[in-house]
Amino acid sequence: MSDAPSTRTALASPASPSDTAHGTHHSGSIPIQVTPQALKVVCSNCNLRELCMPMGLNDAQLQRIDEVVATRRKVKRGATLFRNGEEFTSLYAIRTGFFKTCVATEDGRDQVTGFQMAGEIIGLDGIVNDQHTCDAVALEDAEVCVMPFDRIEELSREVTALQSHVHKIMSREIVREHGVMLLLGSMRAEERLAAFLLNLVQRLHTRGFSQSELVLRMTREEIGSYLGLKLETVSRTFSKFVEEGTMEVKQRHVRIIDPDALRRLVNPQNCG
Amino acid sequence: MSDAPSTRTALASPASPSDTAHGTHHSGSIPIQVTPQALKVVCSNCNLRELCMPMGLNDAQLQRIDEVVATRRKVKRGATLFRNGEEFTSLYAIRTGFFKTCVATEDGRDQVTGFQMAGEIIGLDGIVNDQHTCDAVALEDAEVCVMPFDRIEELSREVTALQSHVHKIMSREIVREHGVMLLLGSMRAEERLAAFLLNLVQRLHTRGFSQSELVLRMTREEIGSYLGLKLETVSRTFSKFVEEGTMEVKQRHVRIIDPDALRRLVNPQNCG
DNA sequence: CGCACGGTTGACCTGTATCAAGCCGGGTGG
DNA sequence: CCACCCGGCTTGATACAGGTCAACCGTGCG
Repeated sequence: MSDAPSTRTALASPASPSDTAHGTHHSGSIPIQVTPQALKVVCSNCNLRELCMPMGLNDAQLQRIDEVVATRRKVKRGATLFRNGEEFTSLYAIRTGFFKTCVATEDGRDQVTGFQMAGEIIGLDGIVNDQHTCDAVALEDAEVCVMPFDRIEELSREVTALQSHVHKIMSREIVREHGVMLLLGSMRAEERLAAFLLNLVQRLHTRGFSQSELVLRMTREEIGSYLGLKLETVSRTFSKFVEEGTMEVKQRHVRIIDPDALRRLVNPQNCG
Repeated sequence: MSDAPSTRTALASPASPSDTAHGTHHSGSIPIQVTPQALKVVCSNCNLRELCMPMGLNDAQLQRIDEVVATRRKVKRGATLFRNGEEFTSLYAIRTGFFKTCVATEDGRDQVTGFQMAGEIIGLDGIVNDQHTCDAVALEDAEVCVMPFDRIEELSREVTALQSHVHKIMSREIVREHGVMLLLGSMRAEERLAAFLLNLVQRLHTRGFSQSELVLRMTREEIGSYLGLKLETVSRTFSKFVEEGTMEVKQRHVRIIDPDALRRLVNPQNCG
């Protein structure tokens, strides 16, 4: 709801071979194909391609697309991929790991603007002023594909599908943020947390993880910042969900028992 | 602060010849040039060009840019330019008038996601799914330039400056929304209203209007929706500002007496 | 083993929502 | 031209969600 999942095609192969990365994998319904070529550092062989690159390209176009990724870069947990004020040069496609992006006021308050996982693109904020306006922090060891933006622009003048893809990615981010504004502007704590969890689990499911179990990579405080709540409120709301039998929560491990209860919270009128 | 004004070049000529449109004009420091050519329906002669089109183009490129605008469209006050669910075909550059965009939940709650004025572009939300995901409603009689998106894409493959411009516009919108998230997630009522007014007056100033006086085109309820507050809270907060001598408010007419007081509210640490 | 950080829970407080009454001003019709 | 009406706005009284402050716990890491 606070995302735009509808255009994202279902992913046949999971994003990450590590099944402890974000959550719990399906009980085998989707086979994990770790082909030898998957190790090659090109988009055309990347099993995340369907998440971050356009589809329906022919081989020649795929070859061109490979030119977009200049290098890979590893980011340790807690380190920043980029910071507010740093020069903008590239977009980053997340290969593995989990990020948060946050903006800050001059007086120290900060606001998490999003959590990003494998296959998602970060850095779009930097385009307008040629410098980043937020921090991107890895919440677990991560690896990203570095895609110099001038190269993206150059190539997207030639490959129409890439051009369209870039536009859609930016538009999707705008629509996602509309959803967050709706959440922050008009929902109560329970609804916010419910929407957040449904969104997370949905994105993880797209990547081959369980629909009902997930491991949170962020603290209660970070969740609270994202949702416009204090960490105590996040904690209490989790406890409430547990009391009501909607989910089990053990630290950062969450198992959703009654997803419909969450959906009813987010969509009050459907509770007939 | 919740906008990204820094890259927007100062505008030499005001957006609209009507000085009752949004606020009060400068006391004559900036001459209003209504040239005969201004009536011609092309970007190259539009005095809003510097707001919505790339700069530093040569004549040939300017000619091409003119091809982007297919037609003009008038939208009466209260009417919609587009609605959630409608097919996306075009972006719109506002020539005159004032819009709000809003998203809605299925159960009727809605959230104003932004207010747009002359020179700004709306419709970006529609790109990702080829249909609009919000409503754009004119808050006063308006006129927009209709720019079919396929034409924009086509042309921006050839004119690098246009390509870059489109990317910057989308990125700017993303950054603006980050600012709104910060506002909704971490500010109190007074700070929100202060930030809102400062942002509005700054954008109006860029268009040749007064820095201190403005006429609100939206109701208290719409301001409240945008700021995540109820209309009563917006009204009370206005009253508080008036009591404190920060501004004069008479219905929708606002005169800011002490802008620094507002800035201090938004940036608490600068109140030394 | 113990420390430190993250998380939980309780008691209390406050900012904003809610409900309600009345006001103001602009537009309409007599 | 005036009276009325209605939508938008203001203001007051009260309720409540979530914030704040504080104590404690658990767990994972050094």
